[in-house]
Amino acid sequence: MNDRVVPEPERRRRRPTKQGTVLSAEVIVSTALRLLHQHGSEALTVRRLGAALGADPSAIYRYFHSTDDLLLAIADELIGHAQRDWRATGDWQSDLRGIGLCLHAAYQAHPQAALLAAYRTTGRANETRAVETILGILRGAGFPDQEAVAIYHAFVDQGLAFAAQDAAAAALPDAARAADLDVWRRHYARLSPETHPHIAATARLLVTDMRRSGYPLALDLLLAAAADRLGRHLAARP
Amino acid sequence: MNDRVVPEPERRRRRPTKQGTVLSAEVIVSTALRLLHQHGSEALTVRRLGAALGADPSAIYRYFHSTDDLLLAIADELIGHAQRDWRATGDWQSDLRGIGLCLHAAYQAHPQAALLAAYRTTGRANETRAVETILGILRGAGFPDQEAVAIYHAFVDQGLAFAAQDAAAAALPDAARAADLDVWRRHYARLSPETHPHIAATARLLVTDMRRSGYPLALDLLLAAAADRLGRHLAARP
DNA sequence: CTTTTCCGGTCAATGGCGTTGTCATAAGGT
DNA sequence: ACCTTATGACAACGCCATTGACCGGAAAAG
Repeated sequence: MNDRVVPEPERRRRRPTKQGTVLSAEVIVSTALRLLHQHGSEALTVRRLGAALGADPSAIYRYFHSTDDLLLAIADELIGHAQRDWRATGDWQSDLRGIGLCLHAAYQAHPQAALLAAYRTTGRANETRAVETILGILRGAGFPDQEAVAIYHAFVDQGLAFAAQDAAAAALPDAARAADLDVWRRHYARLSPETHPHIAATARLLVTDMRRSGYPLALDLLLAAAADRLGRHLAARP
Repeated sequence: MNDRVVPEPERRRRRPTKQGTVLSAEVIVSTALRLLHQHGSEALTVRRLGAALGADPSAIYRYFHSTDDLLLAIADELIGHAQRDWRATGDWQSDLRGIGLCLHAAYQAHPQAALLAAYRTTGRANETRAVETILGILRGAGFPDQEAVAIYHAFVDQGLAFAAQDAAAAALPDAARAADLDVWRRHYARLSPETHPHIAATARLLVTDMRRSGYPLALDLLLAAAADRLGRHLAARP
């Protein structure tokens, strides 16, 4: 049912729902984010979303073609959140680091939504703006186009992949999350040096290190290697 | 319904199903993997699995407490697959590259199961063996313990995060996956150079590059930066 | 101010899903 | 050969997303 959805800017007649609320794509997306945040990812069903909005579930299809369409809107909203907190500094490395960390932080703020959204390409406004910004930073730094695109790809995919990974951990039920962390203390930290010398030698370090996200270091390594490549490009073609 | 499931080693009576097949946990897991592989992620439902087995759907619950229990069994099977294809070469960089790519490939072969496996710390035999191997490679290369653990963490998380990311993309319903890829051709490749100069300048490169996984480059960048750090460590303390 | 249009919320129904309570029967130990 | 019980089959429950028909009322036209 394509013709069911009227594009947002052309909407004119807003009729209050039976229970009094006035719907809009924006209201639906933010309510969905609230549902995900409060009750976990199983909570996001059309029926529950309808109930939370005080509307019939099918009313949502007046604003989104399908639940997948809604999901893409949620994904773009998250990207928008990430961009709100970021400012350019002029230095390409710290700019990219800032973008990566902002993205990661925005996704951590809504782990359940991040899990569903991090894997999608929306092509919507916020995503498009982010792509343009990042490509601009890389090309401005002097990366040739092909290299800029390759680094862009690695940078963005890595950021999204870690965001989803850490979101998944955060979104686990409390018991499961605690149990997974405990594996490092209860299992790995007790292995014998005879059978597992390398684990035994580094057990204490592992226990503390694995509590944190691996993203900051992975990001810094990526940026350092990219800088190295840039240096060689600039040396070759001055 | 816990008491419904009898642990596999204690099973004695194997009754053939109405259509003649004899069930077992192993048969169910491999049939599920085949279903996933042949017909995509929507194909794995208890009902379809029952049909594929020539059994009533509810018979599956004699072997697994729930579909999640079944999926964990599938995931466990996958971890074994991941380690079968790798051999040590003696060079730490190509060893790690090989492990990363093998992991990625094994997960890509069964994306739907990979999505569930990538986020968990099991502490079981196969995982433990992998941790020991990777730490051994890093410490053998000369990384000091703290650095070895940090690099280990970044390397493994990166590999798992990308495995899950690319698995998620592959596990999307066909329509959604095609739509996401098309966004690069239909949306980004048509943006005006006036409003989006950097995207417009690199549109052709983006369209081709974004079809592939960003992991190989991200992995190489991580390894290159790690090698650089190692060089500085060895120079400082010969 | 009245009339017409048609957006957009509601209702009811469809076909799918995971899961479970109950029953019947064949396999295995005795 | 008998008895127990494991295990497969059946039917039902309550979810789910999605859709077509309906119609009230707000906006637009006169």
